[in-house]
Amino acid sequence: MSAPITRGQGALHAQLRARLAEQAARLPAGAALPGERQLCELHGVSRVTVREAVGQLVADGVLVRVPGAGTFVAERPARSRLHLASFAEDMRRLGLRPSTVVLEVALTDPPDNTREALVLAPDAQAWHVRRLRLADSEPMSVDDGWYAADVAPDLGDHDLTGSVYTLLGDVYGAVVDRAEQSVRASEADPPTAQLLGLAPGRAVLAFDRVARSGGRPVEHTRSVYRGDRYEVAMSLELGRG
Amino acid sequence: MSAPITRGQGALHAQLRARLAEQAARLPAGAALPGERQLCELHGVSRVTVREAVGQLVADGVLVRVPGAGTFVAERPARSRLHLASFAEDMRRLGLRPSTVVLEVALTDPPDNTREALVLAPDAQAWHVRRLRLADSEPMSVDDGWYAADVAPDLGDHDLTGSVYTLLGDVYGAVVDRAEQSVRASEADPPTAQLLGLAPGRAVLAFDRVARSGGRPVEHTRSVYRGDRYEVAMSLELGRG
DNA sequence: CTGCTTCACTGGTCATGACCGGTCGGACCA
DNA sequence: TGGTCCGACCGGTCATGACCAGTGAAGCAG
Repeated sequence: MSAPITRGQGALHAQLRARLAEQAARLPAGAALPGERQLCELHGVSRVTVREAVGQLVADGVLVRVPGAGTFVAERPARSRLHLASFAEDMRRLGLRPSTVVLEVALTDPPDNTREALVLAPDAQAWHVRRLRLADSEPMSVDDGWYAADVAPDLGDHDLTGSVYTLLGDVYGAVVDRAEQSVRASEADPPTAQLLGLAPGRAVLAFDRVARSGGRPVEHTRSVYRGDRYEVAMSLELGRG
Repeated sequence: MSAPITRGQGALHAQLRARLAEQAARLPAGAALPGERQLCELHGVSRVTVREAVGQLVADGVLVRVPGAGTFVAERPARSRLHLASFAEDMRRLGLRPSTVVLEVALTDPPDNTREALVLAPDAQAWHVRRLRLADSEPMSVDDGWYAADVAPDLGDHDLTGSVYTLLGDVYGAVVDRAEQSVRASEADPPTAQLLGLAPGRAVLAFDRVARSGGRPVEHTRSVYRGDRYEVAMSLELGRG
C-alpha cells in the first residue's frame, strides 16, 4: 500500500482518491472494496474523508455504491458511452479524414474564467493554442485551448497539428484521464464564421471543456463546431447518467 | 421562505436544495447567498447538510463557490447535468417552475425514421404528442414525441401536461430505464421560433432521443431547446485499462 | 490621499460520534 | 431439506466542533 496518507501532501481526500483509483484499476469490474469504516482504519482518516474520496470516484463512474451492500468497481463494458477522444480519433470514427491548421500558439495571460478553471496564480501565464480543425478538408471546428505553463513548459516547441492530449501524456507525463464539459448552441460570430466557412449567425455547437490529469486541471478548451456537420451522441441510464 | 425544513419530508439536504434552488432562480446572476454558517441558523440544520445541498447546486451549475468570498448565483443559462429525467424534474432541479402546453395529441402514421427507431410494423400507427415546455412561464423547448400504440393504447386519454415517462411506468408498466440521444445545434424554423419566442434562425439545441424500457424502444422524441436558456453538462472518462 | 496592516468572515477540510434503513448470510426451526 | 428470522455490516444522513487559507473592507500610518 506504499506510503501512508499524511497531512501536507495536499488534501487527504485527494491522496486517498488517487490511492483508491489505482486500487480499483487493478481490480476486476464488480469487485468489492473494503467498507468505508474499514478504509478509515486502513488509511488512518475519518469517514468524512473516505466518503469525499469515494464520492468523487463514484461521480467519475469509477466506483458504484450500493446501500446496504458495499462499494464496488464499476462495470464498464466496451459500450458506446461518452469517452475521451482526440479530434482525430473522433473524426476517424465517423469515417472522415482529420487535419489541422494551427492558427496561433503563444504564452499569454489567460482570461479570468480560464485562470479559474486551471487554478492558476493571478500572474501565471498559459499556453494558448488556436486551431482550425478540418474533416475531409472542410472546416469542422475552431478550438481555443489553454494549457498551464508549469505542466507543459515548452508546449510551443512541439508539433501541434496532432493530439495535444498525446503530447501531454507522452512528453509531460500528464495523462488526461477525465474531463468535464458543457455543450450549448449559439450563433457563430463573424471571425469564427469565416474560419468555419459559415455565414455569421449560423448555429454552432459550443463546447467548454476542462480536462484533468489525476484530478489536476491541465487544459481548458472552447471548441466551436459547425452545427450542420457535427452532433454528439450519448446514452443515458436510470440511476446514473 | 414558507415551511421550515423538517425531518420526515425526505432528506434534509434535498429539501434545502430545493429551497435554495428556488431562491437562486429569483436572484440576479452574481448575487451572493448567505454564508454557509448563516444558512445553518436560518434553516436549523448543520453545516454538513448545507454543504451537501449547496454542493449539488454547484454541480448543476446553479451556484458558484468562491473560497474566502462566498457563494453566488451562477451566470446564465440553466445547465442540466446529463441524466434520465422528465422535463419537470430537470427544471425543478435548477430551481425553475415547469409548466406545459399540449399542442397536439393524435394517433397517426409516424415518419419513417420514427417507425425505424420504434421498430414498428409498416402499417402500425403511433401516438404523436407535441408540447410546449415552459420554465418560469417562459418558453424553454418544444417536444415532439412518438409512442408505440401497442405499448400505450389509450395514451391520448390521459393528462399529458405531466411526465409521459411516469405515465408509461405507472399506467402501462413500461419503466424507461435507458435512452440514447444525439445533440446538435441548428437554427429555429419559423413556426418553432414563434413558439419559443425567438427570432427565426436563432440557434437552438436539438435533441433526438430514443427511450427504452427493458431494451424495447417505447418513445422517439425530438426536443428543441432555446440555445440561450439551456445547456448540458457531462463528464468524460478514459476507459479502464 | 495613498499604502499598508489588521481582522472579521468565507468556503475547504477533517475528526468524532450517532442513528437510520437496506442487504445478506448464517443460525434456527418446521 | 427448505423456509424464516435475526444480527452483523453496509452506505446514507446528520450534528457538533475545530482549524486552515484566502478575501475584502475597515482602519491606521505615512
